[in-house]
Amino acid sequence: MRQTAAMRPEAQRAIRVTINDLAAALGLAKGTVSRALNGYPDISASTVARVKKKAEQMGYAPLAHAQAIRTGSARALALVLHTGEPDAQRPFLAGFIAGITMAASAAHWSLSIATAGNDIEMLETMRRLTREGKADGFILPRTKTTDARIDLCRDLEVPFILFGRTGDPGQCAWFDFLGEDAMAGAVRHLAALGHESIGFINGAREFNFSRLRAEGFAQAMRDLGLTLCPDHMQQGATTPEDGQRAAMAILQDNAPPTAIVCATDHVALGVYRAAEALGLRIGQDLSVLGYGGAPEGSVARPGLSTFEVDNRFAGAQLARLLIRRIRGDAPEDLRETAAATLVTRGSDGPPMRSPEALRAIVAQAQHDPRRDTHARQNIGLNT
Amino acid sequence: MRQTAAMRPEAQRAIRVTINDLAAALGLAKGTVSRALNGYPDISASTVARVKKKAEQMGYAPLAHAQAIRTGSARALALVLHTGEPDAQRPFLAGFIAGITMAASAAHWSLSIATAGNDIEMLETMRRLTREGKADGFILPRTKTTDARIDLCRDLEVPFILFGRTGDPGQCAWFDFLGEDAMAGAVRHLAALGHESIGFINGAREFNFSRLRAEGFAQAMRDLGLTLCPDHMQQGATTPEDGQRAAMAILQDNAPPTAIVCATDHVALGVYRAAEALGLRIGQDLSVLGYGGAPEGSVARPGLSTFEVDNRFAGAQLARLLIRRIRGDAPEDLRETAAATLVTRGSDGPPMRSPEALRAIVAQAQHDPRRDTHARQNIGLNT
DNA sequence: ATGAAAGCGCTAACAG
DNA sequence: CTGTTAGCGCTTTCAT
Repeated sequence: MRQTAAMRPEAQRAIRVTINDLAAALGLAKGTVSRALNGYPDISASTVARVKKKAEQMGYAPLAHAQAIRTGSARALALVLHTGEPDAQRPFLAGFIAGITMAASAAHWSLSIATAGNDIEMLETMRRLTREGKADGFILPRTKTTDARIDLCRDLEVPFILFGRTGDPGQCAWFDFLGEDAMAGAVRHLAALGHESIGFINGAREFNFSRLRAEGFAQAMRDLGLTLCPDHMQQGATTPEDGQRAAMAILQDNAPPTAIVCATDHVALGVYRAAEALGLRIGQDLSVLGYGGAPEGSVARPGLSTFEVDNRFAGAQLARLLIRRIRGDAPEDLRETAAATLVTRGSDGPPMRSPEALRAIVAQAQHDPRRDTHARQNIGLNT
Repeated sequence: MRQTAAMRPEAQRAIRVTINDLAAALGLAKGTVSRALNGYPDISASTVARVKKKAEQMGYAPLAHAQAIRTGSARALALVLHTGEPDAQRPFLAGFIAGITMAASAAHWSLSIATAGNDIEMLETMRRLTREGKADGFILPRTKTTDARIDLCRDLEVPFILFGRTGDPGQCAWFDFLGEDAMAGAVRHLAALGHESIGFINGAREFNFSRLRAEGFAQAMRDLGLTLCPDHMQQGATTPEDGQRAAMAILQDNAPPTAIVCATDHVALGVYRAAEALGLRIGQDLSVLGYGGAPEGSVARPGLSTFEVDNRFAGAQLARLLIRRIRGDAPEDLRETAAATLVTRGSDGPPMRSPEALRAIVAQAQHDPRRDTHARQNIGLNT
């Protein structure tokens, strides 16, 4: 004889309420109950109401796997994170995940997270999640210009959405912030303050956003009739250490720029350190503009004027778009953009030194490295 | 007639290889295949080998839901994060998640993540995940002294493991770093450097770790025969802003301490800002020791000497322990601890000023707030 | 040591 | 409109 929760109240009450129990309690067929709950149009409104009420009352919730096995969808998004990379994604993560899960759970979906140490592991993990049916679709952050994950998803015929555009403009669904507009805005902002010589430190080349941001920067410079000295441009910076090296190189030029724009915000911290080492005061001798997603008040870059992006919003949009893609009620080339907004926190200001004056300061600092008390006291500038 | 992948090679190859396909290809019953794959002892070694090889070759992986529906376990851990809280968990998250997923996937388990904006939502979400069968067990970070999540899990009869001890020492499985030992170590370290007057800024009271750390600090002070002036002790600091306020209060005492120990690392950043505002040099006029999980090189607190914890390791341990609990091959009171290790980065040093001298500096700074160039240049000290 | 068959909880044809 | 029936892919008795 079948065992149901109703039939053996002596057993632990943690036994699940099934659709059978619900149907029995209502005197309906379980098929009817199922359809009532899933909004099929062929069930009378009164029955639907009755079923829903009883379900609520009995605390019934369909078992996700049982649904999945029939429908083929587990209602689960998946996100596979890199662990090997420098900690660039650290501040980014919390808000991003919150955004995804909030949008997902609003649609009764869930998020499955995995990690991979390298690219091969990444693909293996994605393959495994797909095979095991744990993922109905993938959110792919940090899109690369040519991204193997895209090919894999196509091969596996599993839906995906990119956070960031890829190099190939082909049929891809994506969401992205307009980093190129932000970089152009940075240039315009600095130019409006009076800067004429502006440096640029770009991110790692493999990411497409680096290309876009560099283009945005260059385009704005051209539009404003400013020339970018090749010595004031650095590529491939990811960590603060990279940023420090890049800034050192730029600032030790014969005619250093009065402002530096950074394509990522970690890098800007390195610029701070370099400026410190060279005796330059941020916001006065040198203006610095960053770009990034760490929220207001983050300890990651206090005092740094940046173009802000809302990663929680990004996560939410990505989840929504991906769910639409999985359901099939959205085109393959679904795409959406959002803007970064400038938040001024004091690292920018009008130029106060001529290139010659800057050069003199730097030259002096190099000969007479500042080891005074104030320098020592600075956070993170003397590592 | 049944349709199998083998029977219609013309269909899209993305059709899953099922255990039926595998059994058919082997000329075995699917039950036999299942048992061979799951290590039942009643299958001949040769058959097991044959089945495994073929499975590999055909790319068969059991559908997680189909297994779940029979076995009752989805092989999924769950983690529900707070989004409402101050960003204290931000740097903590990436490594923690990586640890969990690595240990989980090594055991062929996965991690489902959800978020909740407040405590009620948290419990609702956990209830939902359990009901829907999406969670076989919960990892509960940031244990509170009395924690509603624990009661819920008990009520739902769903396994859980705590990251951190709870106030009630009852039957709970947990993993924790010995924050009390770290705080005691901080006191001993500073005492060894020559400090006799040491302040303490504690975290939010609702978290049990705050209680433990305060105890560890106080105990070590007693053991060393040092007295903690009540004015040098602050409670309930979570953010850098809290830390700044707390440090301001402590440092404006008539006889300021020569060192301050912080129960959390965000708080230490606030201490930096306060010291700056009061004209005190970190590592010289004032020693500061933090405690936290952000890894070496993090931008969150460069130059800050801290007791480090490895959140990736914590995540991995928690996942392993929870899986054992779910499987039932571990006692209810399974527990494990790890130590935090002191990493010196320059914010600590021998005391260089008498309390009187400190007081004089602070007094002067208060009358003549330093707005000099060096102060402006400091990162995050002038927000 | 293996095969046959039942059934987990659910959805989706198909009848009526 | 609702009931009946047949599985989804897998594990797990129970025979043999």
